[in-house]
Amino acid sequence: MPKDAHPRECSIADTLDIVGERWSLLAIRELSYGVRRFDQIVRNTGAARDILTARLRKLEANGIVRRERYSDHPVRHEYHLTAAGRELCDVLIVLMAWGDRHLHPDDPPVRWRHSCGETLNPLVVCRQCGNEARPGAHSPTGRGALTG
Amino acid sequence: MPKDAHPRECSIADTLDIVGERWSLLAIRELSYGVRRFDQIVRNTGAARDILTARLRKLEANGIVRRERYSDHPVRHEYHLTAAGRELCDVLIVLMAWGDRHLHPDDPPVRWRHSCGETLNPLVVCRQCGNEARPGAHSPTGRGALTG
DNA sequence: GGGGGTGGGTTGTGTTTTCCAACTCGCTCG
DNA sequence: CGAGCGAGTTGGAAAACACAACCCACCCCC
Repeated sequence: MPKDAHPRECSIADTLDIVGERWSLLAIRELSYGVRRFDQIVRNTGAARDILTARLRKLEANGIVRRERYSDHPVRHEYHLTAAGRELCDVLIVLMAWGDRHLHPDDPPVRWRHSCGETLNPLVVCRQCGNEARPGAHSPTGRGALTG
Repeated sequence: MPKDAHPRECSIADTLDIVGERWSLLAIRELSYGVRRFDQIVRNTGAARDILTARLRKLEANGIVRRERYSDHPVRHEYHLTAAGRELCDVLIVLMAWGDRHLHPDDPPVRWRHSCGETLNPLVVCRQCGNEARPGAHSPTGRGALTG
């Protein structure tokens, strides 16, 4: 870190430390699609094998991924999302919505079907009032709020 | 890319190509907080100056950030989010919510005040039915849906 | 029992990013 | 004048990443 930096305490930064490296979120995407095998994740994401190994280990260490042995001799595992991992699907949903809107306005490459039967079109709302959550003007408070 | 890969077409991957590098989302966080100056973003994120320069240029090239000259001689700019950039706040919101819940369950470092007056506690819902959006079991469809 | 395939890695060797300190340039303020 | 700031640029080292190749233990098939 540069000497003059006083990075904010911030859950965004802390979360990105865990899932912000390249391939991590795409691996989580594959797991959310029900893909369970290492080689399949490699193929579907395009990640290098060694990097994917490292990322899955890191996600496991952070309670996002669970490895389940389905064979000893040879040792073989299936990969699953934990409950915390499934909650990261919210991140995938909004990333996809942004990309669909701004990069593929006419032809989203993938659609997700919501349990209600419709194609999923997500909205981030405030749990209290139910209105759109996105802040117009900001007033963050707490330890990480100072503008240094 | 490895030879055997057939990465999915995917708006998540495409969005991450633009904002998925380290520091990009934290720079966007600072802009969303109203921080406008290069040095301040450096201090508040902890990013290296050259990297931040590169990221801001890339975000600008992708229509997420706008540079506004507020002085010639010497050339000085303020950084702003575009409309597309402000939409990325949804991503920040859900990343922060995940981190608050799983990494700082007792003491979120920052709270955002929603326009309704309450501390923001976000929820990702389906625009059609209003219920939680997160998929239980998945059935993606479209060009990128194949499991290779 | 030999040959081919698969699943899940590990190793070796480059290539790219990223990091950080230090430097620049042109103001502005005291 | 000298200090300081804003916004970078540069150079060299460290870390991350990429890719092909290898490995091992099975499994199936002939």
